[in-house]
Amino acid sequence: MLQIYNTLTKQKSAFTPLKAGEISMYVCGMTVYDYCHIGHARVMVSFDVITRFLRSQGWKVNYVRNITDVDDKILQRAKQNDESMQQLTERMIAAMHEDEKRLFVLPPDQEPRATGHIQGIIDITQILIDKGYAYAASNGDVYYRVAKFEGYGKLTNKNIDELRAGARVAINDIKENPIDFVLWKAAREGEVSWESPWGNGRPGWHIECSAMSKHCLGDNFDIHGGGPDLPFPHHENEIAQSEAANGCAFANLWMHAGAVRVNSEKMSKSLGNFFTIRDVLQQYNPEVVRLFLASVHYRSYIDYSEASLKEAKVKLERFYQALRDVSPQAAELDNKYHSQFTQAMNDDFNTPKAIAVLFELVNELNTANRQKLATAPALAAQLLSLADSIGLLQQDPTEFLQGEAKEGEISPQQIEVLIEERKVARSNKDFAESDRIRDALLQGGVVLKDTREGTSWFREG
RNA sequence: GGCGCGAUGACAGAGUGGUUAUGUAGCGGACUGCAACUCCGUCCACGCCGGUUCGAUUCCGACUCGCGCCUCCA
Repeated sequence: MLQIYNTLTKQKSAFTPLKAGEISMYVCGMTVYDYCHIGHARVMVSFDVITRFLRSQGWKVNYVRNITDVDDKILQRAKQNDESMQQLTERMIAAMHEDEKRLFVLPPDQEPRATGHIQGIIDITQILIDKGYAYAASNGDVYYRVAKFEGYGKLTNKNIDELRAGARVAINDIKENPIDFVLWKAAREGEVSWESPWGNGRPGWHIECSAMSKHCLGDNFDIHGGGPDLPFPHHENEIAQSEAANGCAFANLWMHAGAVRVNSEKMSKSLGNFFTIRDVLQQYNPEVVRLFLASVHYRSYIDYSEASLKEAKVKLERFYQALRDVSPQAAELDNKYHSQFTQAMNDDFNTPKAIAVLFELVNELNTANRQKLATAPALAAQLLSLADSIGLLQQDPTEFLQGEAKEGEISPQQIEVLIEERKVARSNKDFAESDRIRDALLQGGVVLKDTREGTSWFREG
């Protein structure tokens, strides 16, 4: 039975889809004004793991993740770079797709862009005005009348009076109430804009998601997800917009990934302590990053550090070492791993526990390999199949372990030559020479492994 | 101040009302010419104080400490 934690109810409960066997899911994606960082990677990978696993269980998942391609930051950055908004966003979207692909993140089923849904945004805004939930201000902006929406704050336990009292919102005489937020922004000189009943302008930040989710999934859908800083105000505002406009419940279940920290401090754009995905991938195999992210439950914070990345690398080496010496062959197996793995994942996507099960499986596989048991190929196939359901271990073991020679590193051909020389030395019992060669390779990060069948090697991080 | 989350062995990180998490590191063995890989064994634990209970790391309450959101940020 699938159980998921719901931010709205603050508890884990059995998942019930709107349509049997199907799941409609909307996840807030990137605002494309810069390269994606590890925080983005966490959201991408978390929901990728979730989607893959659900599909492996037979769920039909319709996964939508939007792109925000018009907003203040984008306009500002484009101006700084002296390029058009479109040039900037196209460039960043291409980069994002590249990053995702490298991280083995499958594309969502639909990837709507805000600029492609301006009419939908205008339509919702008009409905909200008609129903009294929004008003056009004197300057051409349109605002949401927060106090009018009864359920405001239900996702994050806010109440309107306290929000107003603590209002760190800029005083603005144009608004009826400081906590009202903008649905439509009047065009400013030289900025991109679209025609609307309230004059030329562009969408506010929250309204696009109401429009795109409605278009792709309808008024009411199963799951809405996003990053740790989105519940307030973004998702709270989405609820206010969509439920007021549509007159029905919005998302049934809300999922939020935890934060990525660096040195125990939240990683964020404003603190400037972020690492981009491409930076990290210069140093680590993409799957290392994936395993690092999956090593912690998706709702907990995760600490980014050299040590934790290295640890993920060592873990992967253990997996691939086990897989290198056997040819997987699927066969019936009567063991506990499949059910334990599935149970862990069905329990709010407990990847750390699921991965622990994989390690137990590896242990049995290694023993089977050592003892040349007939079960080894089946165990290997089982490991691959379970790992595949969360997007892990799909690389060729030897390729993973040997890696690509980086700048200045010794090539596979050179390594093979040295291994051959060492073999000769060993057969002559010239262990001094043999050890010299091994030490020299180790200096270059290459570790040798002698087996009855011969010597293999891998690169050490 | 409001809302919410967390505190597990050397480190990372799951989980459970009474029984081994898991990975890395350490220690002792096996394998090896010696190593590496691998296997076997093993040390180290549940912030603090009360309560409930036959029994609590696990449930309840207080406390201490840490963190997130409340403002653009995944």
